Amino acid sequence: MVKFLKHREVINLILMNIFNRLLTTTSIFKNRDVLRHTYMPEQLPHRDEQIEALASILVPALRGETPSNILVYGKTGTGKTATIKFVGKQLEEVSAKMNVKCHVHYLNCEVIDTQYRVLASIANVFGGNVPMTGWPTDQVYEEMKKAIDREDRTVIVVLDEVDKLVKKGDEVLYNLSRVNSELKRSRVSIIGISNDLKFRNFLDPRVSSSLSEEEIVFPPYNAEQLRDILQQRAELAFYDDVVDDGVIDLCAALAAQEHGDARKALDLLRVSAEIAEKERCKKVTVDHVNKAVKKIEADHVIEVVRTLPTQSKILLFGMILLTESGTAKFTTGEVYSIYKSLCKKVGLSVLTQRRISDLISELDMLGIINSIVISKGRYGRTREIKLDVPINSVKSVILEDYRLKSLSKFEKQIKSSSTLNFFE
DNA sequence: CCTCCACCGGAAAGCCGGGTCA
DNA sequence: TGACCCGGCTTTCCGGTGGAGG
Repeated sequence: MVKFLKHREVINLILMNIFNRLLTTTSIFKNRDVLRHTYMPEQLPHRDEQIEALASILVPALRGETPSNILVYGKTGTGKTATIKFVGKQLEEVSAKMNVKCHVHYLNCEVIDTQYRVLASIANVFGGNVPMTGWPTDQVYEEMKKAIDREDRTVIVVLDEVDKLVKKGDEVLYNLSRVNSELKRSRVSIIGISNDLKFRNFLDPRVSSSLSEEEIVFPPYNAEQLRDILQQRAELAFYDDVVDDGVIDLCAALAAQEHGDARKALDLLRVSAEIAEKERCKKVTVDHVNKAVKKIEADHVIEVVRTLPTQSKILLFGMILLTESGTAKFTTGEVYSIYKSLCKKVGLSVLTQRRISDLISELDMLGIINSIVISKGRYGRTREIKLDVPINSVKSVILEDYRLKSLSKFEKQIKSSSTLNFFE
């Protein structure tokens, strides 16, 4: 026991030491969380119109009437979720003061993605007792109704990313939208949030019309609006005079170029500051923003590579080997022959050249490689391919694939002999 | 000016896993 | 349960082609 405690103490000392050091490095962040997209700001700049619209549709709830169902559209980072949570909170606060029972229940359909889970989640919030799995769905539905109807109240169910849910069938939406006729004391209305504008086409017409009695569209932010948002958050996130001139403008401009995504703008600012912090700078500069752009891009590419099908990964690996052996540009034929031998070594089926040609085009579309079709006259027409990624990190991501682990074995052999000999 | 390389890329059919319906 | 369908992936087949070299 004594020994154990001593051991703990030593560890504590070490930890203290590390944290002390981390704490004493001049931090530029006052509150880092403000820049995360989970943060709920006190004010939502440039969303007055939408707030107003939402509020006016939801007021009936305060009079004990059923508000219309709402469908909310908008691309990612246009403030849909934040706005709705904001209005929802206000609604609950006011209703509490007015002594009216009114609840907003928020669900993210990417996480809660089946009819069963949605119904169970609603039921349980209102005091029902539905197990995670096991019940027949209609029993869950009954339980949910019973739970809600226990009191005279208005329940607003927010279904974030409904499109994810609809892909697995619109039965839930159908059930939820007609639940009111079976409730005696309470009322339910639905707010669906979607970033897919076409998603209504996948709905049963009846569901579609009852779900979207009202529609609110969230347009993308422009550069100026993004700047206001960043400015507001930066004041909360950083100590005074930490952010150089032009940093916020640059972040806003860059994010505005791509669909006006506030989430991206905030990420950019946060990553810039993190880079500055790591470099132990006292200020965040435009230079840091540029580095952040590169870092975010690289991280994105790596994520894309990770989710590539195995065949594309091994193909890409072949290209990496070619590049490493000093050939910056290569043709479809060259890649194909390396790809073939790699497949044989790993024991994967070999696809046809026609198919590989398509996979190469896909990699091109994803921005992982650059390829153009050129003619070498007498020597035929082909694609000229060039890698466009950080090689080392991509390589390690590819090797994470359990079917490709054994590729690392060959690397050394390949390195010692010349690549071309190796693949004879 | 013609040839002919080494592929490109369209069309269509086959294969396969999953889902649906009687 | 089996017949059937669907959509994604892949193969087969094949016509098309820019330009170096003759």
